[in-house]
Amino acid sequence: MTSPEGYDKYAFEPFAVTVDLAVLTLRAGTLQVLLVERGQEPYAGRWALPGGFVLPDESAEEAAWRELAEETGVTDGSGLHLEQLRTYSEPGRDPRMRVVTVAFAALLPDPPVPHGGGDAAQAQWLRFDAVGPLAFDHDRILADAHDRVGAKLEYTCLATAFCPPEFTLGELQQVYETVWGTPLDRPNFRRKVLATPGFVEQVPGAARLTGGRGKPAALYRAGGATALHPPLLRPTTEGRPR
Amino acid sequence: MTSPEGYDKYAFEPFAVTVDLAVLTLRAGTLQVLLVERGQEPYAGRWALPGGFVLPDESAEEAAWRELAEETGVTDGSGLHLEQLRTYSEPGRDPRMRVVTVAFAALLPDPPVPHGGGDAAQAQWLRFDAVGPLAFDHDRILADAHDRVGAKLEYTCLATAFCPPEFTLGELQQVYETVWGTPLDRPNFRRKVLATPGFVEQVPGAARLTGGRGKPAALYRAGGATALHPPLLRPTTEGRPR
DNA sequence: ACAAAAGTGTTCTTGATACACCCATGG
DNA sequence: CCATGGGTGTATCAAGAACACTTTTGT
Repeated sequence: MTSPEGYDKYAFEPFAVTVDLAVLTLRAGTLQVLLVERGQEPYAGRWALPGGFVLPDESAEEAAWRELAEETGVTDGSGLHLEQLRTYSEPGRDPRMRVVTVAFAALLPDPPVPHGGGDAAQAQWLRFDAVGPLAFDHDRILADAHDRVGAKLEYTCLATAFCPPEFTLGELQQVYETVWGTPLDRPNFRRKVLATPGFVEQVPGAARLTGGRGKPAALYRAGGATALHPPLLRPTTEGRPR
Repeated sequence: MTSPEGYDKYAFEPFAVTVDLAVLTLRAGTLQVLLVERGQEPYAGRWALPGGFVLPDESAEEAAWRELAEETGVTDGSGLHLEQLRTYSEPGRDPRMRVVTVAFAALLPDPPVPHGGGDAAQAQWLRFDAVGPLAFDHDRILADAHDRVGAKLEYTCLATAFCPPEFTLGELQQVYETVWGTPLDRPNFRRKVLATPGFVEQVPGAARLTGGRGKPAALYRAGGATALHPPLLRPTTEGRPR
């Protein structure tokens, strides 16, 4: 231990511990992020990731769920995906004081209440590719969230977290194409998904029209599986970093 | 923000922020962990992961490097792998006060100084499969570190972090076999590694005897690549969790 | 009839698997 | 000359990529 004299609660300048959320969804065929506009300095007027303090009696995970509910209005977390990304702790990341933030990525299906004002600023959905410079180090957090989600689509069943309870394979494919930014071959995607036991299960008689025209598509639900074996690798962009 | 009145440094019970390190190495064909014996309550006499406070002017990463140097005596971090795992923040994880810890995994090649006492307790290498119940939630942190490392061997060049600067393909294969706990086919492993550009590069004329007997093995260095495409998947343990 | 979207089938190529076999060294 | 570990070759099989083609709907 660095502090041989033991734990003195006030031995150090206090650290604030917060959570920041990269809440992602797919709307109108684009990847969108939930952002709040800052009302005060620093970074007044800039967009920022929603977040807040971890309260004395809760874990970072509990704080993240709470913030997610406050910001989006979701009440029932089932089917929702919330995952810890990493912790950002550079001393200068908030000019006011030492703030260590535990970042989370949250994935929601399409219309998760456009924006519900839990407190302070109003939350808004913005297109992922059109977010200007964000407050603090939130650009980096958001980029890390995107990287992580893109990578996890390859070897987990995470994509269903972007879909409503019942979805078509075309919609599932759009998740991959939108997050990765590459088109996929429909027949091969279909086979791959159906060949993975527990990825999706068909809703017996159901079908739905998608683009207005065209053959109605069969509906599927997320299956019980979480991992994908073998993985669904994205088209060979050689030397992709992790 | 949960605190509309702004940032008051002392608005909350202070959080302590620490780092904990799961330092792994391969010695004598087994996976080993660096642990320290606790001298005081709580968990006096128990083994624990090395760690310590994040100081007011350093990031968690800097604190982790500092602790690693103090605990192992390594001075030159080049070639060493240190990676943030995740943050553990359950309110009750330390009975004395609220401690949020950022956990790291560190990978070292074989003999990184058996144990150098930076401070407090003496550090010791213990076999990974023989660690009894650790202090705090360190069992879980260590298990998470093992999972993460095992998974990253599949799709990154991480394995070389366990090897000295020059190593044989047999040694590299042992890394995989020891961490995964499964034997691999030597010819196929060899081809796979050599077919991945930038994974390893041969040291021109060099060769070394390994088991005393047998043909001397060619030596390799870690290449510049970090990702593995396509991945080197471990033998199909169906439905492996992530 | 045509466009659009779902769904099926087929071929070709690549990579993984499971071996058999040869090479160099120490005892 | 045999055991031991490094290194090569090869046949077989499963998975991925590419693309032609059929089906069902709306206009």
